[in-house]
This record gives sequence, structure tokens and C-alpha cells, in this order.
Amino acid sequence: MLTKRQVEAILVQHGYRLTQPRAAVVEAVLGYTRPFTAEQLVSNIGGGSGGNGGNGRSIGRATIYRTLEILASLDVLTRLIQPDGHPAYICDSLGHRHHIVCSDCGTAVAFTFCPIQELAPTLARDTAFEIHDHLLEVFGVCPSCQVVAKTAAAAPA
Amino acid sequence: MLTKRQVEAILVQHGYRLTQPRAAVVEAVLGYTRPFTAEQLVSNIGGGSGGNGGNGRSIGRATIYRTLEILASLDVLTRLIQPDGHPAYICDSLGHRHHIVCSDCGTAVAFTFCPIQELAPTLARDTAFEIHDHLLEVFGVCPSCQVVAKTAAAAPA
DNA sequence: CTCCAGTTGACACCAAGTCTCATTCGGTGA
DNA sequence: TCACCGAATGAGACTTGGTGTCAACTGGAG
Repeated sequence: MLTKRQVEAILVQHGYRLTQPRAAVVEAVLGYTRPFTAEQLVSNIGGGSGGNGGNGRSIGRATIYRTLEILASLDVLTRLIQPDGHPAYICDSLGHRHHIVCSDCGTAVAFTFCPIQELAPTLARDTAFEIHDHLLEVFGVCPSCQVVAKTAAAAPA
Repeated sequence: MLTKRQVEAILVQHGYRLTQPRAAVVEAVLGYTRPFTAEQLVSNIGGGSGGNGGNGRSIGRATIYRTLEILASLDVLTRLIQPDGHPAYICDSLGHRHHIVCSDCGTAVAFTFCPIQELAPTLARDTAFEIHDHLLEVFGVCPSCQVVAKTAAAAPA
């Protein structure tokens, strides 16, 4: 997992300024252990109620969206699609990876193996397409939600 | 490819009424050879300009969204994600399939081979998740757009 | 310390999709 | 054929998620 320092270094390396709002977004983003939406971040550190931890400044909606876009372009964040179809972000190590997301609690587990990389040559040959990119998300139920579901089924209210 | 009759039969089989707006949506949907968005359909057969073919009735936005949802739930339509991240629909034969979509012109080609079905057992074992569903889209450039791109590169304005 | 370009926050705007509700209509039973 | 009933419809307000604009601010180089 990346640290705040590392992310800040990446930003500076790419010519982005290190501002307080950006630091706050980075800190918030690193605090999430599961996928979060831009709007969640807006309601956490933008305007509204506190829970900010450090300063009392509120961060603009546009700034949050812009910063997320920058972090995603630097591969600090991965953009993924939630089971409900909405886009979300998740922060984990660098590199190409996909996620398996729990439909109940939203927990995401990354896996680095990408079946598309194997499939691509065949697919390119069969369809004559030049393959540039792909989108892969797997949805299911995580171990702890499975336990909850079984418990609920065994002892219905 | 399904016919209008077949789709109407599927609707009736599942207890849905066969109404004029639904028939119009089905007809419009079957007319598309590439992915279309709900909003495209709204501007085609809802309100606005004609091009309706048969009757001059305009179909409500809500009705179109509702009908698309029904058709998708009956597997008549497949819901997919466009290169720009927006959801779209495509109408092809029944059954589980994925699409490779051209980032330039939007042409989609289906492929029935699903790498996730092979990957699922391993993934379930490694992550302890119970796998229920997945989302896979491949993006690239179709043969004709490749030709266009090469022609444009060879003879720049 | 000064300066300036990058960045910010506020807010208007837009697009896509959902919700509500009075009205309409398809299909069934008489 | 007709009446009836509940599903379906259309209009439009509303919600949600995201973008664009612009004056003011600020990090950091000199």
C-alpha cells in the first residue's frame, strides 16, 4: 500500500503542485480500504459535516473530482465499476489489476492475473480489431457476508 | 438475430402486456446494429422529431427506460459499457456473451467465449468469494476505422 | 519578498436516470 | 360486444453525478 508521502512524491514528480486540498484528498483516499465514489469523498471532506481530522477547510466539489482524475491518471487510484453500475475508485499498489467486489458490503480484493492479456491475440485475430483496452470487474459475496447470510438463513428473525 | 415477433412472444410469455409503445421500442431496438444509449432511443422515438416509421405517437422517457430494463432482464438486450464509460444496450441473440467495441465508430462485435468462466473457480478459491456475476468489455479499433486512420496518416490534410 | 501560473472554491449548468400520479388501454370474464 | 380492472403510459418535476467558468488565492522559483 502506498503512503501519503509516496503519493505526494508522485504528484511532484509529474509536475503537480503540492497543495493543502490535494494533500487532504490524498489522505482521505488512503484511508479507504474499499471502493469509494467521488460523491462519498465530497460528502466526507467537501463542505458539509466534519470528520476531517486535520483542518476545518472544506474542499470544493470540482477540486475533488479534478484531484481524483489526476490520481487515477497517475495510477495511484484505480477506477472501477460497482455492482450497481456506478463508477468508484480504489487505492492500492501500482500496476494493472482487476478487482472482485462484494455486492453486499463493497469490499474489494485485487487480483493481478488478467485473462484478457491471454485472450487478446486470439480475439484480435478473430475480429480483426486492434485491441487497446478492456474493462473487467467480478462481483460476488465476500467470506464475511457469506457467514452473515448463512447465519440469517439459519435463524430468521 | 431475433425478430419483432419473437421478442413480443417473449414478453407475453413472461406476463408482460403487448402495448403499442412497447412494440415501438422493440422495433426501434431491433433496428440498431450497434450499441445505443437510452437517450438515443428517447430522442429517436420519444417526443422530438419523427422518423418513427409507423405511427406519430411520442413515447415517454420513463416508458423507454422501463421497457429497456424489461428487455434487458429478459436477455433480449445486453447492457454494456461504452468506451466513454456510459452504459449502452445492444440487441443480439440470447445467451451469455461479451463485446469488443470500437472506440471510434462504436461498432460492436460479440464473442461467446468467456474467460471468466474458466477463471472463476481459481478466483473463488484464492479469494474465498462466492462469484455471482462479472462485467467484461474490450475496447479497440475496428478494421474499417483502422483503414481510415492509416489513410489519414498517409495523406494528412 | 515578489510575482505569476497553477490551483482553488463557489456555483451555475448539463446529462442521465428515477419518481409520481392522473389518465389510458389491453385483455379477460360475463 | 361490453364493462371492468389493474398494468402500463406520458408528462414533467426531481435527483444524482459530473463538468465548466471565473475571480480569488497560493505554492514555490527567483
